[in-house]
Amino acid sequence: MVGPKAPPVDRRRQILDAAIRVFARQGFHACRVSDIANEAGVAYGLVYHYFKSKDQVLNELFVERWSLLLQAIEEVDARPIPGREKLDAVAGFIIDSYRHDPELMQVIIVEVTRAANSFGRTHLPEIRQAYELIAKIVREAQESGEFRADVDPDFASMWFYGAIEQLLSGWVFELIPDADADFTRARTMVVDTICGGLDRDPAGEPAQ
Amino acid sequence: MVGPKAPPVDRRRQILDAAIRVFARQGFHACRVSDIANEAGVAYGLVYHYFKSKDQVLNELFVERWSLLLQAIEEVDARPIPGREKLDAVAGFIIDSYRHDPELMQVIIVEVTRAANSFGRTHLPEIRQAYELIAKIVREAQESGEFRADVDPDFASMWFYGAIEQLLSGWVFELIPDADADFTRARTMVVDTICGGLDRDPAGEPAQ
Amino acid sequence: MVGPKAPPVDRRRQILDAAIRVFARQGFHACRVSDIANEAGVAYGLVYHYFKSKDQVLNELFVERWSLLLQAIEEVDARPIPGREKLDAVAGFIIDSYRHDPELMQVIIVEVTRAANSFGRTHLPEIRQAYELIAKIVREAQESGEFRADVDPDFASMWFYGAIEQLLSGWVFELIPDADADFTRARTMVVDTICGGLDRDPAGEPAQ
Amino acid sequence: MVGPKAPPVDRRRQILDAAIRVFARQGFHACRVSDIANEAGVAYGLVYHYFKSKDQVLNELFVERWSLLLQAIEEVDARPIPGREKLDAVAGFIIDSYRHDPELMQVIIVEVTRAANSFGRTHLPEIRQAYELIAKIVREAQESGEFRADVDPDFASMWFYGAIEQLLSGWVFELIPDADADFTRARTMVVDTICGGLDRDPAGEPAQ
DNA sequence: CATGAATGAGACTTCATTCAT
DNA sequence: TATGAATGAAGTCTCATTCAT
Repeated sequence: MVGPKAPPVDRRRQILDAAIRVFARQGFHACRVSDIANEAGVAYGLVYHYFKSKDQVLNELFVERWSLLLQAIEEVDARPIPGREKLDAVAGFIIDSYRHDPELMQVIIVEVTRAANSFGRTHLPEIRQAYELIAKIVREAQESGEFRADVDPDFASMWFYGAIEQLLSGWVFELIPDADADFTRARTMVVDTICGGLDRDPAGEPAQ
Repeated sequence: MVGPKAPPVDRRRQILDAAIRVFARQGFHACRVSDIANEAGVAYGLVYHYFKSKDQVLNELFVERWSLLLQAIEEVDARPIPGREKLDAVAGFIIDSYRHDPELMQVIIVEVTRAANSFGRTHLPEIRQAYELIAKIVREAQESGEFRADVDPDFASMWFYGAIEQLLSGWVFELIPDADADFTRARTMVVDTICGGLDRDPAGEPAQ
Repeated sequence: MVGPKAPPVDRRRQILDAAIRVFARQGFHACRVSDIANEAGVAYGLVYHYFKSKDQVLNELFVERWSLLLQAIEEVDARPIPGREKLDAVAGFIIDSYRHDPELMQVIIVEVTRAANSFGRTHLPEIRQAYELIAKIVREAQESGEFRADVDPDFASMWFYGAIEQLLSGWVFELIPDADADFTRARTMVVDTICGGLDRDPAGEPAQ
Repeated sequence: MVGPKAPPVDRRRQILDAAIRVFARQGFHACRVSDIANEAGVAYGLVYHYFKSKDQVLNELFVERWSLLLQAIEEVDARPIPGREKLDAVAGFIIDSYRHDPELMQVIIVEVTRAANSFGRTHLPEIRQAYELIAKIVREAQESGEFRADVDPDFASMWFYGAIEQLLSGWVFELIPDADADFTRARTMVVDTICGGLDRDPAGEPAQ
């Protein structure tokens, strides 16, 4: 009787993971396909066995991760909690993503989300989806009277997301400290800052 | 009577202006030097007569414009007005820059400010300077009791700038409308939103 | 029955050999990398697969051959024979090299050894080594009393090598005949000429 | 009364002299026409006012100097002196040329005489002329019984000239010392060495 | 599945030369 | 004479992708 073969190494995953490291280190454009292969410890052409092109590797990484984000936002939005807590959960999700996998998030942001002229353009629809989901959270909170109504939810969404993305960029490029404590602080502060202004309640307890 | 000679065409400027259009249209990496030359209506090699490399053309555009921004922020900070009005003036300056020269601002943001892996890296010091100047405005307003003190000025600066940059990105990629009225609205809203949260005054009159 | 696989073509060698022909025919500067590729019957980029640059191709050719020369001189010097016979053997080695591979030797001499402003400069150390090995032969023959002592060995070496190089140049540029018989004659004559003067000829009034 | 205008600066000469320095310093191929113009302190295009091309500048320098050499050899050959003294005079002329104008001689040798693939090819006829004049000196000395007859005068000429050129190369590339005393020594030694062997040395056993 | 040799289009940059002033 | 802006051909090198084994 022949036992089942040991599960074969997941080459595909191996290459994707290597790509994350290489993209984070050298940038998508500055790295060669061979760099990815070397990092993964596989032969040149194998990358093309699993992926159609260099672009597709990055696409895959982005889509894989971004769909998690979209899912998370939707899930958060479905909860019966105030808008402010929803935004806090979203910020938490993004910041934790960075905390747990800074290289992947760096790649997502630097090479796709902020690379408007190349991949950003391609993935604009998915990126826009995130904005819209956030805008929806804001709009609902406005309708429920929790948030003030004189700020366009689409703009607000942009600011909220922009603030968080800038935060991550700041960490990536070491413009601001990223000790472990900073992650929690940042999350609290960004929501406080944005919502302090979004809250309709003037007498609100923005921070403290 | 012989009139004064017509001022010679400023080829350098001519090439820079053409580069703005080409970079905005095709992106820095996707365009060739010959595209710039063609757009400017000059010969290939003339670009290299005035600039050392394709890179230097973009650098020149960025530095030229960014120094204006830094200057503007400093000038604003020197005025004897509340922090909130300072931020409003800064937001106004950036948004007006976009309004008057959207192609140049698109290039600055897309190709430099957000292109952290290429030019952004090179110009990090200058970019950081802007953050620091904004942080200074926030810090002073905190010290004067105008802004609440529990938000780190460096983070706040990042959010403020990030929100505005995201706004411009939204316009560039047509995620949000950019009719003329929107510029003014956006300016008011972004400052309201950010400051509503930064204001110490809980009873404050955030908007209207 | 399955025969053994034919040994794979040595592309690297194939390119090097093509380069010899092209460099000899057109000169290093006047030829393009594509000329080499065409001559070798391979694709453009393959040259860059095996060599870092056009320069490196020439370097490789030079080093490969020059090390043989250095080795040969050292080997000759180790033999227990008179200095005159050593020089004869060295001259013989160089002339035979030309006889058997005139194109390669032409490249070595024209593009490196005599191209003092480009590759000659780079390979000065190796070239100097040859001079020094020859000077050593002369010095030892002087010390043993075989050669007269009033000629500086370093100068003598230069003359000996210079005479031979000029000879090869003469052949390359068809200033002198290079029928098969001439090779042997030339070898005898050059050694006779140089050594007739270096020999401590008793009756001679060389430097009176 | 208007005095005669001061003789205008000889721009042509000025450019030629600058070219010598630049060619010697950077090499013909590695320098740009603008380098010559800068060194001469004149405008870019003026070089083209006086010379048809960059090549022609070097040609001019070569021809100017080489004709002096040919003239000198002819003049020496006409003197009623032994062949050995003629060769000594020729060696003296060349070495003195280097002593008095090392940069020019370096250019002549490095960029023309030894650059067989570019300018050497063009000037082969003139270069060959020098060889032939020297060969003539040797042939006459053989016919008069001063030199032994078993060495081909054409080959001997090549060796004589080759030895001297190698000497100058040695100085140019600092392979051998070139203090002032060395010039005289070298001249004596090279003639001694070559003629010691060319002399019909009675006791010599030239080719046994 | 795996390898890495082979392909070739395409971009930047250089610089000799021309030309209008 | 003198200037230096303007021209554009030409060449090196890179690297994503293909393919034979």
